[in-house]
Amino acid sequence: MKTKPPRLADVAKAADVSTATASMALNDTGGTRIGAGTRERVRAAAADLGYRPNRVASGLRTRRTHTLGFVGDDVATTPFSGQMIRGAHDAAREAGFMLLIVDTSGEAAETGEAVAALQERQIEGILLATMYHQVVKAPKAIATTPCVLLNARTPDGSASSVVPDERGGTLGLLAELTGAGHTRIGHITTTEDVEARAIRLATWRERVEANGLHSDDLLVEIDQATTRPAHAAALRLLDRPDRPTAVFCFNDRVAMGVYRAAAQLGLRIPEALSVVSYDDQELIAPELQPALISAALPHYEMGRWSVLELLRRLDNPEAATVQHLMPCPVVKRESVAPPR
Amino acid sequence: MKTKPPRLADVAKAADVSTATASMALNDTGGTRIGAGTRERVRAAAADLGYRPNRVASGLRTRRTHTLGFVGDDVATTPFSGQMIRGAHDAAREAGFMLLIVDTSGEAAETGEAVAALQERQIEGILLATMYHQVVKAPKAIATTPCVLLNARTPDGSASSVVPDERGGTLGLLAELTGAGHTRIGHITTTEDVEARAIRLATWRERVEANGLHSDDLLVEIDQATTRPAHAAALRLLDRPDRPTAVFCFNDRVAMGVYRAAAQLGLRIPEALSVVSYDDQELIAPELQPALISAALPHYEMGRWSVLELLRRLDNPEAATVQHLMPCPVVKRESVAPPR
DNA sequence: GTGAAAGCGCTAACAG
DNA sequence: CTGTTAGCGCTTTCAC
Repeated sequence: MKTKPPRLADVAKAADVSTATASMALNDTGGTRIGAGTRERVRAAAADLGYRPNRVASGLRTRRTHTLGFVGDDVATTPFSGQMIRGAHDAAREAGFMLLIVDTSGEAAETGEAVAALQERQIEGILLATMYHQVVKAPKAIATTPCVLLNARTPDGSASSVVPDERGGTLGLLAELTGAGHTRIGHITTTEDVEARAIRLATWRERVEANGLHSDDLLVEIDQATTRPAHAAALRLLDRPDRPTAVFCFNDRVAMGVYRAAAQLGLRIPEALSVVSYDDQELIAPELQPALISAALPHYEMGRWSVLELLRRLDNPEAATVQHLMPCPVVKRESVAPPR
Repeated sequence: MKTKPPRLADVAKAADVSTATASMALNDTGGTRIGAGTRERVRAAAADLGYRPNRVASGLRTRRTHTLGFVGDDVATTPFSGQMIRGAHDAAREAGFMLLIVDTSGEAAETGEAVAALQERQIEGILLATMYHQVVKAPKAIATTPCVLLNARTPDGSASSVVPDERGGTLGLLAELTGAGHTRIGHITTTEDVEARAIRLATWRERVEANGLHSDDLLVEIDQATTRPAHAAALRLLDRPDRPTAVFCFNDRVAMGVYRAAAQLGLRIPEALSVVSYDDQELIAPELQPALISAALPHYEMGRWSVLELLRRLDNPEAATVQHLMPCPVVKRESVAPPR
């Protein structure tokens, strides 16, 4: 049979002090009231017994559980989201916190239930993460528990949030192309209604039209941002004499389709066609030949930031909310060359 | 200022009963002692006040936190592991449990610390997950807390565990090839020392030699199971007159390299070369052309199973440990045809 | 400098 | 059928 773990009372008895003294000695609380010798005796006794505090008990007393809730919509499913969790996890751990993770379908009712279940467990704050960058309405939970939105923001700034700087990333990618001398830059995007699409598209359009070009001639839309439809779209965009000299792809899977189409049309990348893309997926961008220039989604950093912001709000609940844009670094590889 | 949430005492007062009665009415404990009318009154009062029990307090009293610990080595980083977490999460939720997740580097000391930190929080059991299928020595934690190993097993069966059935998956893949009439089946594998390699290689070798072939002639090893080295290896394996008519790849990234080499050598897949692979990665296997037949790693199911087993052990700590092999289903696609 | 005692919110004996 | 009471293990006044 397993023997019960030691309690604070056992440590106190071993060190021949009261539980109050033992508690203060171990937690460095109570100012100078604990003598150095006493403190050492208690410490030694604790180490000796292999004492580990029961955080449920101390949590009940102090109302601090050192635990944060992470609720994500399908978040554990996507390769990206692992990075958000990991960023949040690492920052939490550095501050002595742990993460209670709940995955939902994203429906409001289910999210509400998840938040309530976390609150029952007395988590100190909540991270609300979404799989794709989006705008959501303010969660009801903010009334009762500090919240930070991850990969989402509210329309009104009523909660702190962090999202990728899609505009900045797009400008960085386009700078790679214009820096090499391209002006006729095509874009293949999706018709899905997501923030990422809207911002990347608008930023590209603005740039292309600044060059005096008609953006509609250079744009192809597909209903799913995956390889197969992208391949067909790329054939349409590239199989004509006035084709663009460079293509900005909505994401890396689209870029895969473009590579395939280019091979089929006898267009060498980057000599005959430059390609840039978004997402920097580990299994795609560095593996394509030539390796693909792509703007990375800073999921890890966003995860970290969200926890730091949440902890800041725990310390200072009245602090103003902040909406953060996390830079999307452009990873430079070999898919761009000057136009011919 | 936010107002304090209602406690059980508030519900009891509103329903004009004692806290004991309120507790029993809400938890359906105490057998028939609570009258139906009383129960309804209490329920109504609780709903009315928006009462949510404080699980920290009840956990202190009952020693049941309805929380499991999930410790993984770098687990949140890989695309697979998300599925393990999700499987575990879903099974846990169905049983009213939540997951406290800790990510470690995999070092024993760090894992030990993580386990201790979880124990301080009074988790009821621990899932120990590894990123790659491997053999590990029995964790010390099993002495004090129920444990189940996920994607790993102990040499001595001292803990319950679940790992993918690599042998079964490999046999399924090879059956696709032999069923189509192939006998000269090559294999490209890694030299990395992992369980997956050893089992897939041994199973393939056994089959090939059962056909009276010399397996060394059909084997190429690379030091990293990624696309680029695989491409070079495939050129070596395929650019000769007595080349195999089919290739079994260690994983999908290797298969990507084989596809590229085949294209370069003018070998159409599947007409001139059949290809099967392992892992069934979402971004690769279905996206290649032709779509790749691959054996899936059942991470989601393994995650589920591990929680079910852990819960079983909580109910019955003396139950015998079980070592489970989870089938790896072969996903049939278009990369195999009869040899010419 | 230290100990005694109260109490965090809840559940489970024990009475009635 | 229901109420009273005693803790779960810890922290924190308050008194010495």
